Amino acid sequence: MKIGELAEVTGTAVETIRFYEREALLPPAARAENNYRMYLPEHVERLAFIRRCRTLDMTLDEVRSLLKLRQEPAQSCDEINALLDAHMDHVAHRIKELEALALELKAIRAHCATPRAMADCGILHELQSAMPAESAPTRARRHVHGTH
Amino acid sequence: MKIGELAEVTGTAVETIRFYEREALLPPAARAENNYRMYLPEHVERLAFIRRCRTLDMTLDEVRSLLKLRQEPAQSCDEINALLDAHMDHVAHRIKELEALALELKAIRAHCATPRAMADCGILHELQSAMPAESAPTRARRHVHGTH
DNA sequence: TGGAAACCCTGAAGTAGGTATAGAGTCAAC
DNA sequence: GTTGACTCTATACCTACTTCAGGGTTTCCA
Repeated sequence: MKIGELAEVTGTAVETIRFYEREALLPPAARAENNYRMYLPEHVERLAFIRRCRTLDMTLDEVRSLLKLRQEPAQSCDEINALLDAHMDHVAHRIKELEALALELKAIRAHCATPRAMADCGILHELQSAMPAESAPTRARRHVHGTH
Repeated sequence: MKIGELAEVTGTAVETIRFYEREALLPPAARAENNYRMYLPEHVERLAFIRRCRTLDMTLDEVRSLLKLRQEPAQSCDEINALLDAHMDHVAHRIKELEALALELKAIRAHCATPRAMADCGILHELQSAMPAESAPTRARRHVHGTH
């Protein structure tokens, strides 16, 4: 099958497939005489696996690890479990961060219930004041990512 | 004050300050004879404002809008309220997405309570199966970002 | 048969919000 | 006078793609 068909059956953009090949997540496809990539069912399965992991918000590095792990069917699946647990921790942690953020935003928003002149806007005043707790050079927390 | 001092009092990395200058979030600083950037208290205030917005997970574009809005103290603060409301919606939406993701991961994780051989790992089998609902060419949702 | 639409190719650049690195100049202290 | 801490510019790197430029190929329809 050609790349367009693979793209369709897996719900992946064509350019993303080529990107995954460059990233070695997919093995280089065989080429037809016209230099078109030719794919087999095992490519479909592998790409579907990758996309499934991506919808679960794993990084490409995590996916790479899983792909490598599943190549040794005899080994214990300890590491897969551990990877998934770590990933679930990431997600849980991120949810907590965002919930705290939502509360903080709500508090700020409450400073200006009704529209007034800019100079009197409680929100602006709140934003201009210093941070609530100390959170200055918090390298670990960095910034909250990804609501956009 | 020099850039290092500004960095310290605002809890910002020096390179980030130079980055903000390039991005026109901060006006170009005056230069001393040795070409060092020299900052005034208004820079501290403006940078603190920017960092405060960033800890609230606003994009730099949102921050730019707020900076522009607060320059007209006579105008109504409608737009500030609207911007904040939109941002709160982003955050709430993102929390919902991540909660759904956490549930899905939990369900997958339950497929392999105890370590076994890779070939029998329920998690791997689950990941190898097709997506639950149909979510193939969902361009709008794209991928869930930002737990890492 | 011919020409347009739809497909495929490569390589490079752009996205957000920084972070890191290289190579060089400056300044204060010992 | 030299060590270390600071500053400067310019450039590359990060994630996970997406977009674009500039081609070649295949397929469909009149």
